[in-house]
Amino acid sequence: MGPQSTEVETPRLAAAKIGSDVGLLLAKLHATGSLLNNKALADYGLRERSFSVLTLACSGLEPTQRELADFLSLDPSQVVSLVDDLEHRGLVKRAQGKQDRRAKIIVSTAEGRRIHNKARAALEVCEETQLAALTDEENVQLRALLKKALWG
Amino acid sequence: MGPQSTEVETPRLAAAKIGSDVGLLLAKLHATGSLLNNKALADYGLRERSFSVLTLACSGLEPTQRELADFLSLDPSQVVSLVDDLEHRGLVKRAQGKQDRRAKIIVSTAEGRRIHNKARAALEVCEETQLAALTDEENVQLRALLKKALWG
DNA sequence: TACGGATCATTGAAAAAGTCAACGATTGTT
DNA sequence: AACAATCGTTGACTTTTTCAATGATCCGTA
Repeated sequence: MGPQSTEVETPRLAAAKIGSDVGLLLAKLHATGSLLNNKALADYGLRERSFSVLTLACSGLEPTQRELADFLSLDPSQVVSLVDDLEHRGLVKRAQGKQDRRAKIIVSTAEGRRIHNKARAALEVCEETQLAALTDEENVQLRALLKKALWG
Repeated sequence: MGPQSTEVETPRLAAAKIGSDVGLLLAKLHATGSLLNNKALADYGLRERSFSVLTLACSGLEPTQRELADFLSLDPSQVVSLVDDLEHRGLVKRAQGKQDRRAKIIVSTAEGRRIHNKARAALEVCEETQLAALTDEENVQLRALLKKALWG
């Protein structure tokens, strides 16, 4: 197993000044979250990233691979293999870009949307667990702050 | 580096439901933040992680490597090489655990504290940049929410 | 006290992820 | 028409992560 198990962790070190370092807080919450999310998504053959791609493919926004790379902070070549995988499993397909024939638009299949719905439900439970220490209002606040930090 | 440059990114896809997915928001903010942080720390021969280790070493808490691994969500073997590096450069040193002779306590050297002070100042500027879209109050709120989510 | 199981730091190997340059196809500009 | 730029793709390369094994040490129990 990796970094840390699911045991309760005594945060003796959290008292240090670094316990307020945004970079560290993000890294830590992201790490523990990924662990849980990937575990929850494993039942559907997905991981955090392939789930994200599938979600965007299901969104109706018809994203290009380049847009996926930018939005998900990935290298274009990483998007290639994520889409390859999802396409081989019949969950998404590549379509010709409409204004730009170099670009490829990623759209979901019916099966892709079916899997996505199930996976999304599992993830929601997962997020609730991860943010259990927060009230509903704080939960909303956190999302709002993260979004604002990212996109103003 | 890799993923995306420092250009402003048009978040056409942020409109999708996934734009509220906590996992993705954390991943994205963490990714862009790491990029900036590592760039800022490069002047001191540090990266996000070695900086974290150095910070804890400077904290006076006398952390063991195991505690560092738990707190930083790293595999123990990763802590070994981080400490190796810092120790070779004379910024920290390993000391015998006090109650437990298996454990090794990581403490900073004078030079380590000197570098750490400079690096910390650089990082603060960096974080301000990253969270420029937030007001001071929101900045504080965000830290508080992240800490609460992690440690209740 | 001595045994057995657990934990610590460390090593090294294997798997996964990230980085980067190059390519053909296509686009937009000059 | 020519040129540089962009898109997806490939392949090579580096870094990071993951994991099992090891010797030393600790702890509980017989």
